[in-house]
Amino acid sequence: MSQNDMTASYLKALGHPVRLMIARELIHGQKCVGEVESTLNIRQANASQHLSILRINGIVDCIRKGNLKCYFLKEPKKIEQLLDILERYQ
Amino acid sequence: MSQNDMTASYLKALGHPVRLMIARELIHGQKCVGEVESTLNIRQANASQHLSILRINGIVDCIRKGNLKCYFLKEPKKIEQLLDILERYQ
DNA sequence: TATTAATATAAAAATAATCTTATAAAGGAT
DNA sequence: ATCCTTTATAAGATTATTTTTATATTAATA
Repeated sequence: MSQNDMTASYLKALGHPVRLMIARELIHGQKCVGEVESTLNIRQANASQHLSILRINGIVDCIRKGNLKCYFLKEPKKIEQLLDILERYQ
Repeated sequence: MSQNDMTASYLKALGHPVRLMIARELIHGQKCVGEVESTLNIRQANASQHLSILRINGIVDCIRKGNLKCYFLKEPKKIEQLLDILERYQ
């Protein structure tokens, strides 16, 4: 996979309103699937699927905490910088 | 449309290998549709459609030059900064 | 071990994006 | 005006993504 294809895939993963919002939420700290589900008001399966896409693209990772699975941004600074350029650029 | 939705839409527009490559090409200067078509080796209609998506999302704009239509990045620095973070982040 | 809670996965249905082909529009040149 | 070149648009076919529903998995706990 070329660098162009990988970057496009990363952008596409973030380029969905629900997944972008998940990334935003995770800037503030890790969340388990159920928290993502209730914060964004989406179904459990859907939350899990979106998180999976984010994980496959290296945007988040997760750790199990007993019964729960906590997702967190792998590179929170990178996400913050991207959002900064995307939304505060003039 | 919320800021989150607009940002997601912008990311989605860039999150396609052909459109990302077009954006890359335009960093070096404007190109008409035919040049995009031959540089990326895609069909004319396809080039036009991808350019249209980039334009709708505020990534490129164009000017007519006689017979041709030249497309250029609206905010080349912004695109460069994004690519820099996406590809040179450590 | 049976039960419960949390998450993941599978499969189908619904929706959206992409590509192709054909045609239209717009402008220059003859 | 007619023709040629370039670009845009429309419509259909194809493919991909998203959502839903149902079920499986995993781990804790009674």
